[in-house]
Amino acid sequence: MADAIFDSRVEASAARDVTDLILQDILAGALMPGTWLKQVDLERRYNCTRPDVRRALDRLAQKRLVEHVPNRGYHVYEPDGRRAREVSEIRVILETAVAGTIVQNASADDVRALRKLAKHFDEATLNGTMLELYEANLAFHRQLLMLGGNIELVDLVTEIRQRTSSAPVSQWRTRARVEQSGREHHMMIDAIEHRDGTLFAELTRQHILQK
Amino acid sequence: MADAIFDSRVEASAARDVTDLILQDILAGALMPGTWLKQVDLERRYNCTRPDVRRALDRLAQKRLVEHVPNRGYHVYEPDGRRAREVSEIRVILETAVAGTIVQNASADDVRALRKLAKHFDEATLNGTMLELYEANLAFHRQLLMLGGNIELVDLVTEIRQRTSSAPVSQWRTRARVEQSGREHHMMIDAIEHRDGTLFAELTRQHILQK
DNA sequence: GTATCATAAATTGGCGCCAATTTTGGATAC
DNA sequence: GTATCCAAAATTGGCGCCAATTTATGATAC
Repeated sequence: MADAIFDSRVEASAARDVTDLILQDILAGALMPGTWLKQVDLERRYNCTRPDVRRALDRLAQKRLVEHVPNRGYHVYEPDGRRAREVSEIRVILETAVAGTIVQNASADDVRALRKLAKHFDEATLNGTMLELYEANLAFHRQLLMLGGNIELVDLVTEIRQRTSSAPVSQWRTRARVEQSGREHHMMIDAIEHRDGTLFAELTRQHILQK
Repeated sequence: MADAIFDSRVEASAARDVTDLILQDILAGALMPGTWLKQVDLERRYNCTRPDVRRALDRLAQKRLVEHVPNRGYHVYEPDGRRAREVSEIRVILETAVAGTIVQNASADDVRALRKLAKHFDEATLNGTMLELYEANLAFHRQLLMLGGNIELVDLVTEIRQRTSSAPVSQWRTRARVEQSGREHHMMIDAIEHRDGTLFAELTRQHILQK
């Protein structure tokens, strides 16, 4: 009864941070929006202590991935259309702003590295979990932004990405859309190879807004 | 001995969040970079319990305002030149990106409100604490960004502002520089009144980079 | 006089209990 | 049959103790 919302137990080492584990489960869709995260359940599922759980929940609440209701507990945020739109807008601003620098800085090695990560994403599309797909996508975009030369910006975009990912379903609604994303990655790399900053920026914009 | 680093005790209600109190003291310069934040001291200074202190320290560590060294404790981050530069760059990107929208959206009432906040900042320049100055400045920039229509962006900028503020001294080195900031605020408002988006964006850029 | 080591003090950090609040379930009245 | 109220179970959340580690202190040897 207590484990009702968890069907698959994972043998997790207490060493690895609980916050990341819960985060991953939210991103992967294992913990649906609206779900109440009961402390006893989390304690058992991630094989950790009560303070560990509470620290993790507090961190996730700070990141606004879960909401804390006093004396009621923590629950996964419902997807917020406005917020998702605004975060996308911010991503467009930040990622297109460094598009020029990226195109300038990218060496042949960088392009090869990007190609490899894009392929990883494609493979995850075929036979991978939702989480693997998410992480492959993240790795590609991080590597891309890294060429912008602003490390803080890389971390910032990585961070705000998580803010709307409480709705992984609405993000990648269909398999067709995911495959389209994969193709867009390669188109973006092509634009970098041809040193076409304007095209790369426009592709980035469309890729984020998914139009 | 235990209260060595704190010369002025403040009678703080336990209700108000300890995290904000510590944050304010760091921003105001009361807690200098490098200072080790001993849990017993904080406990006494903010008149709160041990778990309160630890939660606050964990949150500040997440925000990268303090660093956590296992079995050693938490200390205020040393100012990081590279990071400060990168954060400024990000702020320029974000705030100039919505400059056009701000100029378009600003009504006569909005301009009046901005003028009032700019005056508040000027007053704080004359006779106000470092913290009051910081908050007056923050209020002005928040009101400004609000006109951009992207609430998430307002919160994001407010958040990343805190990331480099562990060196409040290096930010506003001289009184002359602070007074210059006050004048720039009014120049920015003037640009908005004249609906000159390009000028407003450029003023914003210079204001952030402080050149 | 200085370096080294052992011992004591201080500090962090893990863990668990118990009170306060909320939710659930059932009994009773209408 | 339905609504209301009361009691029991469950859940959150505040608080403090104690072990592990680190730092400071002082004694001893060279």
